[in-house]
Amino acid sequence: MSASVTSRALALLGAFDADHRSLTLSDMGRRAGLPLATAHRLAGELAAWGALDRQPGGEYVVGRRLWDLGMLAPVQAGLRQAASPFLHDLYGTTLATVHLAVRDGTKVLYLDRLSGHVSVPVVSRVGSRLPMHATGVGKVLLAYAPDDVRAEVLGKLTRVTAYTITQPARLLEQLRRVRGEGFATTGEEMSLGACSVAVPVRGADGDVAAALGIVVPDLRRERARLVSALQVAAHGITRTLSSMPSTQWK
Amino acid sequence: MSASVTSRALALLGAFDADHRSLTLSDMGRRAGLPLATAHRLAGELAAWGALDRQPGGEYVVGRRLWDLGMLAPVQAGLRQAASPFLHDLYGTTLATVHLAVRDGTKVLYLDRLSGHVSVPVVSRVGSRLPMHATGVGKVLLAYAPDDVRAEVLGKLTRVTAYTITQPARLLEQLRRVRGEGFATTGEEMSLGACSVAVPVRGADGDVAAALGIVVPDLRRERARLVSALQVAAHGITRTLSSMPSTQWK
DNA sequence: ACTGAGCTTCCACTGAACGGAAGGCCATCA
DNA sequence: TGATGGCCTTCCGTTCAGTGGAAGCTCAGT
Repeated sequence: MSASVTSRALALLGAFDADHRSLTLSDMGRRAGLPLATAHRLAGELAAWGALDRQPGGEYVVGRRLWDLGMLAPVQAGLRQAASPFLHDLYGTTLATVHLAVRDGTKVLYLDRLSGHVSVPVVSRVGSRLPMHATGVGKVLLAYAPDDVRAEVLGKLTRVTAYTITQPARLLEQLRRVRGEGFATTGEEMSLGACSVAVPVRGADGDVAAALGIVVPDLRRERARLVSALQVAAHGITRTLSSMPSTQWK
Repeated sequence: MSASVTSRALALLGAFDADHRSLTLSDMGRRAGLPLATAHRLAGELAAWGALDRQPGGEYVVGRRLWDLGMLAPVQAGLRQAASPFLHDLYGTTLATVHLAVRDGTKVLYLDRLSGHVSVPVVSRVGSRLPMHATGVGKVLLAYAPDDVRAEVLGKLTRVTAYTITQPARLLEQLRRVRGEGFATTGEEMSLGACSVAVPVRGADGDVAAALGIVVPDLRRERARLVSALQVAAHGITRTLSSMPSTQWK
């Protein structure tokens, strides 16, 4: 059950994730399942190329060169580009943290995020994956996801805060409402002090291609205005997507 | 002069850049200096892990997993985060494409970019490096760069458009003006139909830490207003940076 | 049917990768 | 002060994974 050098080097890179952005050599080795001496040699090569950076303290972080490379990846590039101006507009009218997300398996993948001055506690980052059942954009994407995906997610609703919905029946009921009303909300289900509203973004073919959401400290007051701002933006994105070949964003 | 497997795999990744975002196997091999069979095997492993994606046509592109990883790289994370809300504000007041950039060697590295609805032809991308002498942010950063860097850049001023400044003396004169007036401008020097204004962003210690710029179709009319909006934003960023430990953004 | 460009597979040889072990460094604790 | 433990670095003899030329494949153009 030996592994190729390449896969070992990649395993070393794979040791980094949103919760482990800086690692000691030994941690990297442990997480990648590699002997220390091997990790040492490989990390050295990766760092020499710029895939890893070594910080003053000796810990490794993902290097600038991988950042460069990553920016070249066509991850929903068309969608992100089409959405970008509408996200700015949305930020302008709501002054709330704005999110653009798609479904990636059973998680929400954040494609873009604009964060404002007022920092409501927001855990998302561009490129991070969060559970679908505890976020606004997640609920939207879940509401329109294929049945098997929905079933899988409903199977294990992990608790994040005291307000996280962990009963499948209650979540199902909410998802029905989302489909009916066209928007989803959360109240401190992912992070205390943060509420959110989200709407679906449809592609030119009518399918839900993404979700658009905002995070605010309180939802009671302005819900109607926020929902309508979101819907205006979502329609704008759909319109832009309609004017480009579907291969660009599908 | 053989090379380690790791360095070969990395060379293969290194074949991708802003001008080569999708490559055939043979192109990758050629650019990386590897025999086809070797490129084939390595590309297969990289693709299996998700570092590369294979597109319908058979061409390779940078994969989603490298995008994920890249997002974890702490590339001026503190600066980007501090600047983010001010960039949005700036977009709100100018409705122009907004850029945040730093100097990387003798190039401008774009850290963030907000693009508006009106698409002035803009060549920059987040993560891309452009020549300093033909961009607004570049001129700002060059004006405050160490002498040896400035000398090197002045040594080869490559022409991009008919308006690109290629005479060292003229550029030097402009840089002097930039230091005096506190802002730089360009007029179609990088891309026809695009003018720009840029100002320095100073760190808490007073050193120029970055440059902030906007791109507009025409500069004659609103220059004063744009410069002042840029300066307001730049000061705001400086203020935010001052309130965090310098290790976070330096 | 022929040509050429690119992709995939095969396999015998070999030198690059391996990793245990030993040693260095620097905290922390008694 | 010396002992302990965690982490990093280097060394080196063994061996097995990586190599790449060559043959064959697919597909498009002519």
